[in-house]
Amino acid sequence: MSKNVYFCLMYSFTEENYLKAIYKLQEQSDMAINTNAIATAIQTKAASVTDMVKKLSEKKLLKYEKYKGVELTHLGKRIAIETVRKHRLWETFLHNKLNFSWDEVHDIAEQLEHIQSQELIDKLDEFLGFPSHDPHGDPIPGRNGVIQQNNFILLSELSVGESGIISGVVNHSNLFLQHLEKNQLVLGKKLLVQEISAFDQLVKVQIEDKHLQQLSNEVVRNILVKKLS
Amino acid sequence: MSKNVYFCLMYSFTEENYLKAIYKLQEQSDMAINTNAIATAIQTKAASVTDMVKKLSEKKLLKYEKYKGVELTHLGKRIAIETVRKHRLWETFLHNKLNFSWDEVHDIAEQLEHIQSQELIDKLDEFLGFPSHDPHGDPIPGRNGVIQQNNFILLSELSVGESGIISGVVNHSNLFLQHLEKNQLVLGKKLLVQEISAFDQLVKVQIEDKHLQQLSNEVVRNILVKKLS
DNA sequence: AAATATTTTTAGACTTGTCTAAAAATGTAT
DNA sequence: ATACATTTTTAGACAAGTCTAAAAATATTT
Ligand SMILES: [Mn+2]
Ligand SMILES: [Mn+2]
Ligand SMILES: [Mn+2]
Ligand SMILES: [Mn+2]
Repeated sequence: MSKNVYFCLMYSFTEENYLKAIYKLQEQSDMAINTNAIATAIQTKAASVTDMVKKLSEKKLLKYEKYKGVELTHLGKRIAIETVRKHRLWETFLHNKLNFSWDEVHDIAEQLEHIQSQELIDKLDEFLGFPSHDPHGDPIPGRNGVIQQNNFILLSELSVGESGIISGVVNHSNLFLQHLEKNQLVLGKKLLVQEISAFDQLVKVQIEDKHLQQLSNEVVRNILVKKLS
Repeated sequence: MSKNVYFCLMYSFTEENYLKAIYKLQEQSDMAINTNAIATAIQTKAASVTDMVKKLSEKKLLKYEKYKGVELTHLGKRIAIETVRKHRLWETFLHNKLNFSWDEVHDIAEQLEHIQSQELIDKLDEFLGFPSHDPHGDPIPGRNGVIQQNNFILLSELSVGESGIISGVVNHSNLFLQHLEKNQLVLGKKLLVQEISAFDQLVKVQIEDKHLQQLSNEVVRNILVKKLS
């Protein structure tokens, strides 16, 4: 490439992916992000990461000190968040308009998020009715880069007798998403915790005032709920 | 790149662009396509074209003989048509759903046409109601690669007293499209040729049984109409 | 047919992004 | 403090795609 000329400053497919990965790691760990973590996240080798972070550093997208890891600059964070915004808006489009299931949208959105057009994203946002969350319950950053933080809690944190509405997932793997869908554990469903087994931690929940279901520890630790009063 | 693994055979952004450009040249001229023509179409240099056609030739996407120009193979043509299909479906989406005007859609579709997902295109097609034509009146190839050929004629070919419906454009430049839009000469409008000046070839047309407009030779030679009876 | 002009190809270099293997730095255990 | 282990960086190479300048082939004039 290096050919396509745009009116505004542009970052490559690859640069955006690095920034997004570093941003997500930064959200989790809060410390400087080390080379290996980035390599793992982006499925590449440490040597490649070193090369790339040098370039991103020269472009003022992150601060890099040899052997000390990296930290996004304000600009780098801004680009990362814009990419997340595009990703989640496209996921919402794919799910809400094209009827893809929530486990199918991510891979396609990984491609769509790199389409360069501010106007496209604005119009897509409007077309979707300015959604606040993507199909996995993750908040969609605003045009201004502000992310409305969820106050969801883990389903595993609910006590017996408490109820909540399924509002997100921690694990985003296709396997987990398909499992939830198969068991009708989709966004918006209301759950009431009826019993938590002292022996094996199995959680018995009542779904939407109807049937009961036993949920494994693995499942309840990966579902986010909005607690009801 | 070279990283993204897909389930089916994949062609790069660049390869698709070459195939599409060669396909369009082939449609026009019907002879073997020469290096310079491709270079001009794709806005690159002849030397780059030579390199690329060698690669495409090795991949059996076209037949290439030194100094003799190139010709797409069946496979190459198939990929080119698939890319055109994607391009025109995305243009239709941008126009019909996101309210982009017909002069804004092309550049964004140039990016979107390279998104890799057969299922995405199928679902987009369905979402759009299986459109037969894009916002410029160009036919959208079917899944099977068949293109329904238009039997439109140039507005300049209509005689005095004949009428037609605006159905496409020859010139796709933004300037021309904007000009037409400004003068309400959009797809679907019915025109009646009232007078053709013997002196300067200006064509006086009546638009939708209402107001009259004088159209330059340059304009009438670039509008396609479906002739009425 | 020879001279001239144009087109196409080659040769060699550059950029972006990747890799492996080796070297250097940092961290941990004894 | 020394040895061992891990992480990170460097060095050098590769692939895709592009470029310029020069050489080779083809086309057009005279
Ligand atoms: Mn996703
Ligand atoms: Mn998501
Ligand atoms: Mn177009
Ligand atoms: Mn079009």
